[in-house]
Amino acid sequence: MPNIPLRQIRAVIAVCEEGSFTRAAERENATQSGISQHVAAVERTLGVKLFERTIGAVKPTPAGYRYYKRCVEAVGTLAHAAEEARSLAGQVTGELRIGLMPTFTRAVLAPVLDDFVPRCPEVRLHIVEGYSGLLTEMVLDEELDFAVVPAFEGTIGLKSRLLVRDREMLISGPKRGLPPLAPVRLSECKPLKIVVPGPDNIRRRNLDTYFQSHGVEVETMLEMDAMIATLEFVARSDWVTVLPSVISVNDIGRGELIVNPIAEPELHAEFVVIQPTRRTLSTQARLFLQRFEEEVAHIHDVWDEAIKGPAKKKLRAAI
Amino acid sequence: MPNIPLRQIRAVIAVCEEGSFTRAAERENATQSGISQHVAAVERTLGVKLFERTIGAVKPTPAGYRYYKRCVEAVGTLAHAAEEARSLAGQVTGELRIGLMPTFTRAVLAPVLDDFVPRCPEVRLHIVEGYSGLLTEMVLDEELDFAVVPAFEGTIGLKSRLLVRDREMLISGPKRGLPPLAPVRLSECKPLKIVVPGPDNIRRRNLDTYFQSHGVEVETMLEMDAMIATLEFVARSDWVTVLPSVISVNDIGRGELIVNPIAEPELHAEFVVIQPTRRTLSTQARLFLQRFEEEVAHIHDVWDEAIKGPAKKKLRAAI
DNA sequence: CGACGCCATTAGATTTTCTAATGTCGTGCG
DNA sequence: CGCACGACATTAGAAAATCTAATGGCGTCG
Repeated sequence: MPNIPLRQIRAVIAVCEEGSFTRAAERENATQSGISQHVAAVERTLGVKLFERTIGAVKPTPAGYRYYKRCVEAVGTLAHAAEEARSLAGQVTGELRIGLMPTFTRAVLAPVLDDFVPRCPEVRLHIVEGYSGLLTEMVLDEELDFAVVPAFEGTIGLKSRLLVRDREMLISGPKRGLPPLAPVRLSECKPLKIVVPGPDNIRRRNLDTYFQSHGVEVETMLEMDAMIATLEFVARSDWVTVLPSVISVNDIGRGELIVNPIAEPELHAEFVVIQPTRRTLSTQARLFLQRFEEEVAHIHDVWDEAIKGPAKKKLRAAI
Repeated sequence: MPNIPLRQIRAVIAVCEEGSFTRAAERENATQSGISQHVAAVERTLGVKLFERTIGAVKPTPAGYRYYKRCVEAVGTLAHAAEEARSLAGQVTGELRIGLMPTFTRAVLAPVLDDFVPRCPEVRLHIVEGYSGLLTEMVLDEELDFAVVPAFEGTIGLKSRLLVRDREMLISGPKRGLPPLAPVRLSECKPLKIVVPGPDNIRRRNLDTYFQSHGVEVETMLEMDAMIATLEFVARSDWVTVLPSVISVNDIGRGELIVNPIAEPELHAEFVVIQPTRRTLSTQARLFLQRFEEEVAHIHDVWDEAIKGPAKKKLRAAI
C-alpha cells in the first residue's frame, strides 16, 4: 500500500483544480518546482501518470482525474474528522475546579470567562480565589484540578509548568505624587512605606531578595493578604505596593491608582500551573489554560503599548 | 483547517487499534517515542485529547474514537484511490515500441514479459532486437519509444538516464579450462583469443581502454555483432568473450559456457534508456522499465549468491 | 528569431522526522 | 515496603525529507 504524504496529495488536488503547476504553487504557498516534485513523487509512487502536460495547461489523465476525485473525498473526510473531534471535545461536560490568586482574578479572569463560557457551556466551573499556600494545599488534596501560583521549587505529588512571566509594577496613590507609567528605580526612591504579602507567599521572598540586593530602603512594611484592602489603602494613602502587571492593566490612565514599571533592574514574577501528579489535565482544563495564556499575552501587549506611549509623546514634544 | 500529516494520522490509527503506544510502534516500524510524538502532535494541532492514558492500556476518548473512525475511512479512501488510479492506468491501451540489445533479450526480457503481458494485456508490444547504433537511430527517428543502450555522451534530440550498471564477465568454453565462477584477472591470463563487438559499439571502446590500461594481452581479436554466433563459437572453441552478467545468468552451473567475474579491477558496463527529447514516457513504458530494473536487480542478486557460493564451499573445505 | 511562460531537474539550505537515551509513574511481586 | 519492570513523555541530536533558488529545456507568439 503506497504511503503518500498528504502534502503531496494536496499538491495533486491543487494542480487539478488550477490547471497549472504555477497557479497551484501560488495557492499552496509553495514554489512551482516544489509542486512539480510533489506531483512527480505521487506519479512515481503510484506508477501512474496523473497529468498530461499539454500546451497552455496541465490536464489530468483519466486515472489522474479519478485519483483527484478520491483524494478530495479523503481530505474532506479528514477535515470533517478534525471538526468532529473538536466538537466532541468541546461538548465534554464535567467539572473544572480552578484555583486563582487575586493577581489573576482581578483583570485576567473576566475576559477569559467571557470567551470560555460560551465555547464550553456544559463545563461546570468552580473557581477558588485564594493565596498560593491555600491553593497549593487544595491541589494536593485534589480539591482543585489545577491552580496558578508563583513559581516555586516543587512539591512531591505536584506537577508544574511555567505559565506566566510577568513584570512587577510599583502601585501607589495620587498622594505619593509619581507620574503615571514612568519607569521607577526603587533604589532611588525615598524610603518606602510598602504593603507586601505575608511570609508564606513566594512573591514576598522574591521582593525581600530584590530589596536587599539592590539597596531599596524600606521605612515601614505592612503585611496584607487581602488584595481589595491593599488597593483601597494604597489609593487613599502615600503607601505603595508591588504587584504584577496583569493585575493593574485596568488602572492604566485612571488616576485612582498610579502604576509605574520597576526598572534598572526590572523585577519579574513567574507563575506556574500546578496539578496533582497522578492526573492529566482534562480537555476543558487545557482549553481554559490556553485561553488564559492568550489573555495574559494580550495584557502584556497592552502594557507594552502603554509604556511606549509616553516615550512617543516625549519624543514628539522634544521635536 | 489543520494540516495533519498522514504519518501522524496512521500513528493515531495504530494506537487506537493496538491499545498501546509500544505495540503501535512495532506495527508501524517505528519507535515508541516516535509514536508518542506523532500522537501528541495531532492532539496539539487539534487542541483535543484523543487518548486517555490508563493503566495497562491506552483508551481513546470519545472524541478520539470518532476521530479514529473518520481517519480510517479517509485512509481507506486514499488506498482505494491509489488502486483505482493504477487500475485505470493499467487499462491504457497503446503501442509500446522497445529497442533492446541481445545483452538483454537473452535473459532479461523473457521474465519481464512473463509478468508485464498479463498485467497490461491491452498494450501492443513491438520489440526490436538490435545493436546500439541501430537502436539509437530508430529512437531519433521516433520509430521506437525508447531503447536501452550502452551509456554514451548523449545526442541532440535524445534524453537519457542511467538504467543498468552491470559487471562484465569473461565467457569461455570447456576447452579453455577455467574453473567456473572463479574471479579472473585478465592481465594474468595467457594472451587472449577474444571475440569483441564491432568498433561502433561503445562497450568495445571500453574494452579496448581496459585492456590497454591494465596490461591485458590479446593474441587475436575477432569482431562479431552476432550474439548467438558468438556464444556458439566460444562454447566449442578456446576463444573467450566479455559480456555483461545479465546475459549469462542462465549459464551459471551449466558447463556449456564457463562464466568468470573479471576482477582486480572489476569491469562494469553502464546502460541507459534513451528516448526522444520531445516525448515523455507513457505509463506502459514506465511500468515496463520498472519491471525491467527489478529483473536486472534480481539477476544481480542471483550473481551475488552464485559468486559467494564457491567461496563459502571453499571456506568450509578449509575448516 | 528572440522573448516569454511553464514544467523539469539539480543542488543545497532548512525543516521535519526519527531514534537513542533518559525521566517519570504506576503496578506487581518478592 | 521496596525494587524491578513496563509503558508513556520528553529531550537532544542525527538522518531524512522537503523546500526554494537557480537553471535548463521546450513550445508558442509576436
